[in-house]
Amino acid sequence: MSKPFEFELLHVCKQTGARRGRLHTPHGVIETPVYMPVGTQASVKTVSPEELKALNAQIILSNTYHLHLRPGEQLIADAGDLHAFMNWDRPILTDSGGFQVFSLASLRKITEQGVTFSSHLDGSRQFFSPEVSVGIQEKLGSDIAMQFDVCSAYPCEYAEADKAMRRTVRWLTRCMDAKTRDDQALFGIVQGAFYRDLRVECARQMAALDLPGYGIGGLSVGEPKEIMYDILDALNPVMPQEKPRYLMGVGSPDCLIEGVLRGVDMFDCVLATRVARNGTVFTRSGRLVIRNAAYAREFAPLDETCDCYTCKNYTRAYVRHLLKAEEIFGLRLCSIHNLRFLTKLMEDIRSAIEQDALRDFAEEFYAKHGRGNW
RNA sequence: GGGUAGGUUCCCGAGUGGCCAAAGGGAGCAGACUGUAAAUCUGCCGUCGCAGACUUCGGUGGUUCGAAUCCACCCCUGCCCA
Repeated sequence: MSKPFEFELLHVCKQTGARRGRLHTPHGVIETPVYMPVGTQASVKTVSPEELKALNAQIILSNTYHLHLRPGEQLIADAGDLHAFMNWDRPILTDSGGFQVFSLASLRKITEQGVTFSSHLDGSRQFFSPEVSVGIQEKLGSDIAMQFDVCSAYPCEYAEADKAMRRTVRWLTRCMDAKTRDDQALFGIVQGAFYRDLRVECARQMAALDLPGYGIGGLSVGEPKEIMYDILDALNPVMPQEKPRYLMGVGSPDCLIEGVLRGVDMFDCVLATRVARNGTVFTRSGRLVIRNAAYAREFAPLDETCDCYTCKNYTRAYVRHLLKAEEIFGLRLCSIHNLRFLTKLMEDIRSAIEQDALRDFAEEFYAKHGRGNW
């Protein structure tokens, strides 16, 4: 019998070493490299599952911490599972709550046992640990569960990064011990902040645990892109070749390309949808703040070359009007467009890898879209 | 015609002698956003500018060291009465 989470490495780009793969899950196959839209609270903000399918989203991410607080994992389990609850029958990856250890830093306290949070919703005391996180994720029934980790900030002292990395490794083994379901994959998360040696050591230790996939966490937390790329360069040769690598929380179109060039297979990021709700869209000429006055009378699509629902049916002038008038439809149109921009980008990246031409693709992309414009 | 309440910077609206280029909203303009405490947040918003200077609070003329604020007259608007 084939393993439920088999990862096939289909091809490696001869020009760049970038990877073209296929990840099997209980809810279907994921062609990699892949970008995963983020639906923190069991919803990709403003976009329906049907619309996500139409723009070729293969898998989405949701969040353990947020769903635990509301509506609670038991309610979701009673609905069947997260797929049934939100009417999404494709794969789901759940983040463990580890990122909230970072983003809700002012509301939490970390010990070896776990993390105590003050709920951002009502202030109530919440305890998260590797065991708690795995338990919740199993109830949610996601296809891929992430380990509960310690994500450090930028900048970060070596000693602190070292401590967070080692704790993350210990917590990974606790997650593995707590795990009871075979139909859910558990990914470790490589930490180590911005120290190559810590990152490499972490990756080696985790590789030895033979997990079905590995996240790379703690990047894109405010550091210059070159620093992130440097860490990815360090990790590329030491991450297991036969396992998917997931760069967490990235990113922008340029970071997706640069990540794939450095051996990354999976990405997720709120940028596309958040920026969309705030009036910015991705286009062939880079990021465009479409709510700006300059576009008030442009009766052309957001991006002439885009095949998304928004670009096929609506103009910049109309989208800008909706945003200025605070019409919800405007947020939806921008979100759909930005998501499609990224899923299309990944489609193009996949085919460039198959043709051993990802370097050419990247150069062409930067020539067309600009390099530092994202 | 009589009475009454008012006219403030794009709009609404505070301010009733100096701490006022004038509170607070709104609108407008711009920027930020990368495992979502985000349909959020930040900045600008009379003119020129580094400091600083200059012109504004219906109009005109006064009082005062000093007026958006006090006085006189005029213009305009809402409401009530004839």
